[in-house]
Amino acid sequence: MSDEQSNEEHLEDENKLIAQRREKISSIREQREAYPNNFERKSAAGDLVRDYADKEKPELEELAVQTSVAGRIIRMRGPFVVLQDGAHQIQLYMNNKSYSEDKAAELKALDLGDIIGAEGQVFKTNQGELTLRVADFQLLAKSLRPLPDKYKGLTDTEMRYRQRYVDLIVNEESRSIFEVRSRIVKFIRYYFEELGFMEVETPMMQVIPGGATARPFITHHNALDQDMYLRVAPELFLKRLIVGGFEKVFELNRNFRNEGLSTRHNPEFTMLEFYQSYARYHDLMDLTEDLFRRIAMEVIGSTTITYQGTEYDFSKPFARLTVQESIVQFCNVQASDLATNEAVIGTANKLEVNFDDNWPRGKIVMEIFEQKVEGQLDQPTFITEYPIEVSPLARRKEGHPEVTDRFELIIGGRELANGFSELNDPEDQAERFKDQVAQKDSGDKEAMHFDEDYVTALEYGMPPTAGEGIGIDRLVMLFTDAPSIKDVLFFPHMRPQHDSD
RNA sequence: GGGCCGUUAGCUCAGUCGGUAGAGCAGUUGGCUUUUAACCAAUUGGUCGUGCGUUCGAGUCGCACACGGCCCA
Repeated sequence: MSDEQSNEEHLEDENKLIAQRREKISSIREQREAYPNNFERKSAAGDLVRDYADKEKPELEELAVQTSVAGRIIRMRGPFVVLQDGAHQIQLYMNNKSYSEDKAAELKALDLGDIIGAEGQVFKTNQGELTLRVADFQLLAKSLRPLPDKYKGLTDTEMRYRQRYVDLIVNEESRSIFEVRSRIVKFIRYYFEELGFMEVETPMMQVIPGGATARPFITHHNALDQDMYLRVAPELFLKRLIVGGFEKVFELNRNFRNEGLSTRHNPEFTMLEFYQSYARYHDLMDLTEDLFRRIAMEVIGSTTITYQGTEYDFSKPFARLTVQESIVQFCNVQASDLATNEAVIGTANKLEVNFDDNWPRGKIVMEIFEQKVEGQLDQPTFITEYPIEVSPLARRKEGHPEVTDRFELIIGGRELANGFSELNDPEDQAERFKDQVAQKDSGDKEAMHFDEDYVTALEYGMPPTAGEGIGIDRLVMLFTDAPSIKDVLFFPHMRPQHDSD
């Protein structure tokens, strides 16, 4: 498609409102620079509110503060114009009778959405609203497109996700979610730095994808003529760093998984992973409890939060149950119903769990857990002792080689964190990889590859280590009371809208 | 992948039994000019998601498709 064609199509898309605004900017272009870059802003709206909002009207007359502000016009009511800059707003008083004819015409041509600079004196109206009496103003950037309804805002979910910039202009709740997200991420970095962890960055493009059972995205390196994978987890690289002698590391960045989309899944998502030498998985459960408490205090100011109508009090110790205990407790079965392959298959059938007879026992047990138990675990709960078959990178529990020293944290029926004492026996690890390859060969697209170099690294000796991953998007959902992962991602993945042919 | 719901003016939404497509906001014109979803008067604005079908006639009924939302897998 040529630029010309694209431009024509773009114009066809336009309506009368946009045409009117184009007319306005076009006549400005004939007179002066239409997008001037020389305006000096002296005050942010937030500064004025902070410094003068609690001063009385006569006091402000006395002070006669002269300043300038800049921002987007979001309201116009008579001579009053409300400017939004960042998260704050400041009202302007612009009476067309106090301007020259030319200036009055410019004022008349201003539209909701335009970005202007204004200078004048700070005062308070009879209604007590902090306001700038504008002596002079100029258009800094014309908004050619009209803003959504001034009262209802933009409510169409699809448009909010597709045109996040519009959502952010008009919906304060949306802006607030992303501010909280930023604070959470910042706090997590602070928290781990304080504990002596070092933040590191490891490859996102990998030749052998590993660290999680998930289907990867494939891409291609042209110069090397080599297929590469977008990482599904940084785990195997972080543990190589542990082998190398960095005893406490964390990485907070994006993973990519080629899976379906839902209110809890986006193809790219942010994960925190951290590894600590000479720690055990119990230590990380304790750390996780503390971290959630501290985040709650940091962003909510309380250890109790409300998510979708349910209260969660992080000041209380989190419940701890093994996978088997949780199934016994929530599914009305006995421990003996999970003791042998036949018993597990019988139990899964009885509970109407979808599974494949050929799966190893531990995988069927996990299907029972995921389909029948996980959704019922509302208050924060650590589930421990995951089956070996679904935990190819975790250390075996001593005396119980069929389960691992692993836990997941479930809150509101959703997995928030996953951690374990790391498998540092290279021979056991090689066997586990072989099992994964066998599963891959029999059609499991999520099974892991055999990573020889990782086994080599373990052969140099990895200290006893515990590691954990926390899904940041789900964490942010929890602390912002967001029902969908798309609400906490600036630009969630959406199918392209294509024009009708 | 399956089920249900949605898609009408720039935005938010009505639209009855199939019979000429409506409101509020925004816009335009004028008034007012220390207002608070400012107000008063007048007024412009539509490929009813796309396509096919039924019908004298489709926003409305049927089928297919697209995109989105929720639930399930």
